[in-house]
Amino acid sequence: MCMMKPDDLFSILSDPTRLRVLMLIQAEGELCVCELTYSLRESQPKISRHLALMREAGVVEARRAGTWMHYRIHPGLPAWSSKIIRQVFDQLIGLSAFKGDRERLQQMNNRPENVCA
Amino acid sequence: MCMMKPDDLFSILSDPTRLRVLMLIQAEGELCVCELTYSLRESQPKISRHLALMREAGVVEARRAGTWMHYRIHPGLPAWSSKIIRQVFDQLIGLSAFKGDRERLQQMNNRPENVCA
DNA sequence: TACGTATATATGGAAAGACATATATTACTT
DNA sequence: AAGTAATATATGTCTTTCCATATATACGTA
Repeated sequence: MCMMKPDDLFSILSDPTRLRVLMLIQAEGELCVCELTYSLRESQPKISRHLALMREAGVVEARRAGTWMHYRIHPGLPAWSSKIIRQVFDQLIGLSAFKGDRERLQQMNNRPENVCA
Repeated sequence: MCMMKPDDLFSILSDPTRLRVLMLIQAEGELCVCELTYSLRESQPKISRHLALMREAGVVEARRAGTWMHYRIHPGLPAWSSKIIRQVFDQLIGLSAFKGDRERLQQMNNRPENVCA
């Protein structure tokens, strides 16, 4: 299906917005566009474009639930890349740069239910 | 000294040549430009340019020994980034894409002594 | 059902900037 | 001078971002 090279994965991680998105998804399991837009305080088209890039690269997977599109780490990733993503998360979770995003997400009030259909 | 952001590290890793260089340096501890040029079969200016980028980013450090310039992972890297580099290496070492570089290095005959001065 | 409207997300097009590579040249060391 | 490495320049290609608009679903009303 998708033959991702290691440098392609790092291209995905090399943009601050994509990295924040991915770390937040890794923390939460699954998030929709509106949650990401809210938590990162970035424009909807910007978030959507970066998600499209990550989806085309096979790093994330999208699931529609009504109006909302939920994104998660692609479960079919090769072992080396999902491990790298987890290990990167473990190293970066402590950095203050990503703390604000997680805090804003917790404070969001109109979050859609992300229970699976 | 150097305030590298996570995405800056991944920008470094996002180029195939730089990734091969870094993985080979991580495997060997220290390598000079001619060893990298030989192992990767890439032009000297190309290798040199990428090394300069990595040096400016603070990811590698250069040491002159006579005519040769030896490069190694910068020992002053923040913990999160040196750990990520090591973990990336652990995941990628098995991939065939990097095997050829290591093999060619072993077969190189005129390698300069990389004993420290 | 059909219609209109609101919300959520995706995409087209364009401008600006960053990046990678090749060739040619220069600098440094012995 | 010979060997090694760094830099300058030009060029082509990607990338990021913005604005505007398109699409998809949901909801209400008739």
